[in-house]
Amino acid sequence: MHSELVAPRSADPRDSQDTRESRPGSRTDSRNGAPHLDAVSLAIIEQLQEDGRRPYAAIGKAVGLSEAAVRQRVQKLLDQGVMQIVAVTDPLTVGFRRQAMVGVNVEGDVETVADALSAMSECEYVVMTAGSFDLMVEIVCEDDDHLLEVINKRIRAVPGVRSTESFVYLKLKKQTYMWGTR
Amino acid sequence: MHSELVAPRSADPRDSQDTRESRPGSRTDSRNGAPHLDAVSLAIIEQLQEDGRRPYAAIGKAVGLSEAAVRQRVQKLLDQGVMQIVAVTDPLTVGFRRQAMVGVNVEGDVETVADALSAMSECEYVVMTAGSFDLMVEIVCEDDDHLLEVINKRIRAVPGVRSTESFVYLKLKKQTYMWGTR
DNA sequence: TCAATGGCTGCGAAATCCGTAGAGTTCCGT
DNA sequence: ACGGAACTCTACGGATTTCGCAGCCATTGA
Repeated sequence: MHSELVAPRSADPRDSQDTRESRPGSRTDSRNGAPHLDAVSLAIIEQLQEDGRRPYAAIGKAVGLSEAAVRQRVQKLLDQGVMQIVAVTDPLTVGFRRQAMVGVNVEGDVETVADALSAMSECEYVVMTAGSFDLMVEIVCEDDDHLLEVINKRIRAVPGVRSTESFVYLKLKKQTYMWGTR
Repeated sequence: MHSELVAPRSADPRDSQDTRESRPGSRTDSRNGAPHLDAVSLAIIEQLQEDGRRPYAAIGKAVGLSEAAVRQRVQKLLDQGVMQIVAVTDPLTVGFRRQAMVGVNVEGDVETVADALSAMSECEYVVMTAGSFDLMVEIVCEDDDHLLEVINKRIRAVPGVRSTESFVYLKLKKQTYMWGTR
């Protein structure tokens, strides 16, 4: 259960004449409930990716819509879970000085293990993968002791975890939140 | 050059009587320029992690500060780059249906390669690591063809890239933006 | 054809944002 | 110890934004 046949949206800023067609997110047409987004909603998201607090009127001016229309669309996008507007921080600044990516190999049901790891607050990011790891997990810790405890005590203790391999972060070079825009 | 002797801030939610001490982020005391955050700023960030558009007055009421004070602190946090307030989306919804983590081994200067990969728009996340990979790179693509091109043509073509190993995402289980809070 | 639905616009009222002035602290150097 | 500089907080009025709602128009489907 993946893959879908949604028409790929044009991410080209030039074609704005097709702007006034096709409802924004009417049909939830992909099986995971993800609605298809039109160019205007994409443009709104793009605005909010630059500044999550940008006023609706300013966004409306940028995308060619009234303030109220932008407000309604944003509310719908939030309600649908298509996007969320949040503060993101640099972990180092906030007191978490050790991060690592951990590759996990599983015996038995991978999703069960994934759920168990997702329940741990130190696991920031959990994804099931194809390749030499079944799971990749990003963990965020306060110091080396904390990191050691999480990896060697908590993660390895989860039933079904066969082995792990750790990649301690030395330096974060890039991190964007520009999905859907370039 | 790493490690530092900054007094570790108390992450304990209980001690709120120390709330009115020590300037928020005066001294940029860690060598990477990251300011030390006090409990109030942490609380503000926590509020904005729940809702990036929450009004300053509401935040002030929650953390025990006036509206203007919250506004000034938020502005400073943004200016300092400690946090940013942005819209984050589900890549699948926005038309990117293939994601992968790629482990990279490098010959020569790792940072040079990291910079080159960071310049690629498909690379969402680039981090230098210790372990059997020198770099971990998360890439976001529209479809399989796009993914193949990025991995086999673009990434491998970067001078200094010795080898890569790919982990195609099957299912994203968890993704939080709650750094610094739980 | 007609009713229902969904999206957009245009208001007025309420709430929020913004700039700034003034006061209280801490931290220097003299 | 005495100023002064640098910070941060509060208070407050005006500009801006948000919010709710009524009306209009296009599309859809019976």
